[in-house]
Amino acid sequence: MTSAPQAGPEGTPALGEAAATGTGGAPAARAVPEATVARLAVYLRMLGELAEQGTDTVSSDELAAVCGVNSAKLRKDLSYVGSHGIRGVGYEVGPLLHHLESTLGLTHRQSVALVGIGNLGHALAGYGGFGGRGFPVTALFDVDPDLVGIKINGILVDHVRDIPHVCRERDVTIGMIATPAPAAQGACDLLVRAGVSCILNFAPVVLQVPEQVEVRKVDLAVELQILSFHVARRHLAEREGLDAVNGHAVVRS
Amino acid sequence: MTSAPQAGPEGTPALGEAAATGTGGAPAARAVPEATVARLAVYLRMLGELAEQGTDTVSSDELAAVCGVNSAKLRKDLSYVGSHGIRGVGYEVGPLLHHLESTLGLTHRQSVALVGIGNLGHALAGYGGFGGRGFPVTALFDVDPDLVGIKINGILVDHVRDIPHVCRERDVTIGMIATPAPAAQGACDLLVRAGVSCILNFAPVVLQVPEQVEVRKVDLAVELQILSFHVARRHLAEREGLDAVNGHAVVRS
DNA sequence: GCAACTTTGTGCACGCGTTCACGAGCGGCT
DNA sequence: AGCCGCTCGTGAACGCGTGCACAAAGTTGC
Repeated sequence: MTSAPQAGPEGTPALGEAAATGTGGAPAARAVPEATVARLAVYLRMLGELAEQGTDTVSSDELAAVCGVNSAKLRKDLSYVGSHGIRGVGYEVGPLLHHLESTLGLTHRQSVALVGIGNLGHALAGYGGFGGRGFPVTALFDVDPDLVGIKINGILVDHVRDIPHVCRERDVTIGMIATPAPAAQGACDLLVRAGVSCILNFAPVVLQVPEQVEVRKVDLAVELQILSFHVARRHLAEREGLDAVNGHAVVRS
Repeated sequence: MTSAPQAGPEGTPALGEAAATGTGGAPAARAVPEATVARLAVYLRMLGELAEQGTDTVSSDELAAVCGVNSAKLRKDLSYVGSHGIRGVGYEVGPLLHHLESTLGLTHRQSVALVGIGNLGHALAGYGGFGGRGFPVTALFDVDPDLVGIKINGILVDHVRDIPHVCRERDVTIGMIATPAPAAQGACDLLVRAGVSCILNFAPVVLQVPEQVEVRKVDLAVELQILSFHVARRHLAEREGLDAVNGHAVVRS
């Protein structure tokens, strides 16, 4: 456990609950699998759409179909967070939506700080999808003197060196790093020093962080390379298929 | 299998290789786990950095440490693609790098089309990290008349209706969707009709696609919500921990 | 009030991915 | 040349996540 597992896409080992609460008053969720958490967010979004459409109740089959998952998986996911569906009917959209929001910690607005106002950072700063979903970007940072001092969407860009001060002041809980790769670790260190315990990293580096800090990595180049692999594999398969038809064994050209 | 599995983060079932080549001339990779492919891309990047630094050989332990993974996992990952390390020494950086590039299909440049030139789309279009890594964005699309006709980074923005024509003309193999949610399925359908078989979807919807088409989903809001969950869990744990210290059992306030 | 249908919640088995541990092979040293 | 130490490659066990299938429970219709 010396190097950070750096949970990007796939799973962290588990969510080992440390606190040893004996009886426990509330039916607090015990240990929710990481994969489940990711899906809960999807369920939540779809429930929101259903609520807007005025739908009152929804069955696990219906919701699962919309979310593109197995219905049994959905029910199990919801059972992890102690959901109370109504047998013979389904789930009440409103209460379930509220429950998931609570579980995901969306009842309190989470201030987000963004470090690195380059191409991607600028887009993230202006992206409406965050503020609208309870994640207002309240702090922007960069090192470029041309950027420090300007405002984006009404938010002033501060210098990176002020991260600890500003983040504490604005009660930032989540940091996003969209700097070039070489600057990412430095930005990360400053965020950690500011007390930020969750970081979304867009830079193509593996961040070194203390154990308590949670890092998720989004790497667009990697995503493309995965797709590229599939393209290559497909081409290969096609060619092999053709050869198999022609000759019945792969022959070196 | 009626609804699309929509492999975003975590895994697709497998990569069932259809072709039944008896003996097989080349040591073609059999069935590479999806998770492994994602890591191969990371290894590749780190190998590139090592090559720039002039490093000649690297052991699995060293490379694994840099990539933030277990060394055994790294060796197994490389064995999936039939890598030839040197026992007692390690891996030769140059050859391995070339081999991985070949495996991931990066030897041929893959044209990328981007649909939706909003906030995020604009950033993706201007993001240098793609072209520099063998994924030149060669086509841009939107429906907004104010955007159609302008150039971004030298690429003309075409109307979405021209997707099939333009994509075939420019031999696009990968499509990226950065439209608002309601427009995503339509954009996807057009890309599929254009013969694009791999799609990177940034819109928060589950795309319906034919079986042969590979979709990966990147959902920034979901990423933040996952982090938010961890924040909430941590706060909860802290409070429980405090209560446990104070009282030794959770008491309703 | 009872029976039949619907839908949730979950125990269980299967399969994939990860991890450990060890044998196999290669280079360097004497 | 032979031995020693190092590192790759991989067989096997473990653990997690997924999917099936069924019992429990609630609702509707008669």
